[in-house]
Amino acid sequence: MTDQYNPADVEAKAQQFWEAEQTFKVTEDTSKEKYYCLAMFPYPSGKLHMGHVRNYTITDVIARYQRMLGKNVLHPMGWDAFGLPAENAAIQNKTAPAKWTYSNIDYMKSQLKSLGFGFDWSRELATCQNEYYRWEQWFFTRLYEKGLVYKKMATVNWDPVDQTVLANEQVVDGRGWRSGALIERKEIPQWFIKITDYAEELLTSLDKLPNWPEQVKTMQRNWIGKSKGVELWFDLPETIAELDSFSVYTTRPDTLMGVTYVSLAAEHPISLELAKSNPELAAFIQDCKKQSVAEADMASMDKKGLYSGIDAKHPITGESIPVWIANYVLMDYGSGAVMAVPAHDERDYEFAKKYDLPLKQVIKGGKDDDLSQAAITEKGELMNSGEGFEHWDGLNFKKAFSAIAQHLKSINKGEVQTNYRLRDWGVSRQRYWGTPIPMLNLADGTEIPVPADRLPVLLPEDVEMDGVSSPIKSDPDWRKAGEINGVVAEHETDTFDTFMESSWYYARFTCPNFQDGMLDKTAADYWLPVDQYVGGIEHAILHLLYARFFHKLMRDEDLISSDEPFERLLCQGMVLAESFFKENEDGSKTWFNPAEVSLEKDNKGKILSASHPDAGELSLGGTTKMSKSKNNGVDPQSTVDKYGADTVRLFAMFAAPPEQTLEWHDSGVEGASRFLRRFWKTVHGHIQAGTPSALNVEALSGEQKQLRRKIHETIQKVSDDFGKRLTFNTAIAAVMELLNDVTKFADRSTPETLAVEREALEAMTLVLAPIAPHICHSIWQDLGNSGSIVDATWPSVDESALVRDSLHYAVQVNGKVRGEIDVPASASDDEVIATAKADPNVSKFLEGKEIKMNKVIKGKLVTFAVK
RNA sequence: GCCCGGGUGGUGGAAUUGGUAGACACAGGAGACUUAAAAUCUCCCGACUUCACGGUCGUGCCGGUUCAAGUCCGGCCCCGGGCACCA
Repeated sequence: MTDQYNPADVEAKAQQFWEAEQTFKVTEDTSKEKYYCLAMFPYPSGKLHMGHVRNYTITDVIARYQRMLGKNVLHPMGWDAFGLPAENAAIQNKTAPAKWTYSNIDYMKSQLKSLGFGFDWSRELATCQNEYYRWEQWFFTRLYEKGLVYKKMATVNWDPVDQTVLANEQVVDGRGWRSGALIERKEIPQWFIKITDYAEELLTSLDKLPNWPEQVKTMQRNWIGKSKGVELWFDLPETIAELDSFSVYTTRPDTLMGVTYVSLAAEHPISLELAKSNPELAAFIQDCKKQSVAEADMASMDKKGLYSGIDAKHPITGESIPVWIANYVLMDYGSGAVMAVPAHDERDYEFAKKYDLPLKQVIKGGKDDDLSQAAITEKGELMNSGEGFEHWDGLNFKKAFSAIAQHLKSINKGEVQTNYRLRDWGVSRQRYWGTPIPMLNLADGTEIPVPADRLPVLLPEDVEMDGVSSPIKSDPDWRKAGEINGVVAEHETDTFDTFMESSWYYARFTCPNFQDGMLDKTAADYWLPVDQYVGGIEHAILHLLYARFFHKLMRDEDLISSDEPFERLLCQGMVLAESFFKENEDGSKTWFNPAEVSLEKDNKGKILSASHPDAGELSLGGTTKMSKSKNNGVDPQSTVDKYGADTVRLFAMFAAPPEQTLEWHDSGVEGASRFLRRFWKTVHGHIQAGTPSALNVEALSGEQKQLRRKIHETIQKVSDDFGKRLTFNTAIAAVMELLNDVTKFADRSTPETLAVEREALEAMTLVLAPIAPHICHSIWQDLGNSGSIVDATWPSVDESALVRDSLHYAVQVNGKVRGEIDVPASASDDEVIATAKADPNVSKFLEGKEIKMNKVIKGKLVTFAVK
């Protein structure tokens, strides 16, 4: 061992060892407990960013910890390789998306290796390989045959200049990002998977996931949005578009007597029919087509409407209810029609005020409610129910709900219904770089799935992108699929939503090279479910919901046996950095990378100013998400090159608990590096001091006993933090405390005194190994241990070392700390109280007061309440 | 707009079940070593007040429950994530 810590050297050696030994390659071994640890696989965008580093450090720490507990640990890595950025890069660089993607994978893989992550690379997969997506195509045809797939018209963003469909992200302020053209809504036929058939199970089985964050489960519950309501019918005065009525769904049937108008979607068949003879209405519907398809835009835009010219009949009173066409009602949701109760719904209230529609209060408000100011949306007693329905007045929500629902049922105008907000999963994308949808469109207008013996439908990789249309759409040869039963067939040219690939990769990792089917059931049943899944909180709903859905679909196809894919979930926060800019003369901003900015601070450390060698004085842009646009990304590679992978890993784990956002500061990285150097130096000094004797617990001095207690408290703390709490920052803090104590207390005068220090250093090496595996690999050998530390046994707590002779108490009087005492551990509560009363400062506050209550909280606190 | 989180010293954070607010670090200050610098080591470091012991205040804001609130309850403000075609 050299006295200087040289990370480059130490890390190269450890990585070579793991590579040569194939340390992280695993197979099914029924004699061992399995542990499947998985990070959300990356999109191969080009370079690793700090979010990746954080994500994979977390899973690597957990995987290495579980391995030291003796488990058979699977920790795989792969690539979510299909997606939009590859097409954009292809257009920009005139390369094929496949080539761009594969070269990114090569580079990012080398980066992952330089960080020392213990992945089983023999299981690597990329979703753009046909060995992967072929099974997804096969599975989709199975779903089709089971009736879980259907085709329907759905709305997309249409760029009328480029003649192409745009993703929501590609629409900026209502215009196409490339063409700048105003985007229109367009309805096109698309494939859907019936996730709504599984809505109930997706909801109820959330209760079987105690180790998921409550926050994620709540978001998923709300997304699924189960509600109990009533579907009811409004009759039309005459038949329009072959309809003599239309239905609406409401969760507030108690307000039904307060309906003063109804609204239809612009695309509703009735709206379209009426528009034929009403130019004003036709123009309004045309106008509605210009608005965004994104729900966030829908909810925040101006609510607009137009009277359709017809009235419908109220299902109970038979009164005329004006029918409006409104831009905020969507054909894609529910029935495309909603009843409006402006007195008791905020959105309806706003709309009614704007168009001067009447309000009818039918629910009693509180004393502060004022209908001239706002809608009364709280549930309450019914009133004003009208002639013939006076008996409903005074009913509460529950009773009113059933009374009105029953009445509707009896007159055949409605019935109670359970609804879900969740909509079926539209999986069609009008893009090239994705899995071809395995369907054949026949000349007679019907379609059939591609027969199993003709799968996979291969995506050609050697293509040129023109930036407008998909290479497979514009290639007539690719589309040709011969004849089926004498009818000309063509391949579907749409590809799958990339959420399809990411919905089952975790299962394929259990048998990535299996040739005979989607999954090898033996392998899948051995490894699944994933024991620990880690990824960004931004995936809390969509990805995680689709993966749960896919898992259940695979179960029902008898490919796997479990009900849920991820036993335990950790959602990590984003990585932020400071940003700096200079305002240009035209008002635009030029952003400077923090690495090139120097800071001036006051004597309290507050930043006074920032400057750049070329640009001079800069403005502070705040701490924000690392991004290209603010040029505040910190490149993991340069940090690894400068400090070593262990330092980067240590800092990423130390700076914040995993769920929280992490602020990247180079000075903090410096601190992590300092700690590792100090650790190295301490071990070096210890080895230089001689060979320790065997530890004799009986013969220890008071100070040595104290250090030994700290050792075992640290093991206990770190085990809890790694295994249960997943708070790596506090585990590291505990190890830092131990190192501080070692440097303070350790006595190197005799082999006997060296024994305690040896125990401390070995424990530190073991518990730090999952976080900083390279340095610990080296130190473990330097301390004379045979075998690699990755397979060392996790240290156990010696309970007898934890025993304390005396306990420390804080003494409170009326909730304020007035003193601190040390009491023998054997003392009774009465003795503790007596000692507390005897403390001079405490007695000052007790003097002349009546003690109303006192209490001892063992080993922590003595409290007095006095008057 | 709707759903879900978060807000604690100069900074990142700690406080695991309502029980000593600020562990561990970073930055900063003082000192030691050094020809010097870097590195390293030692000490100080929430605000106000006090010669000192100590005292008062303090966890985004306002109010409440409790002997005791960062933690529980009610009402706000600000920041972040998601909103179904970014991944």
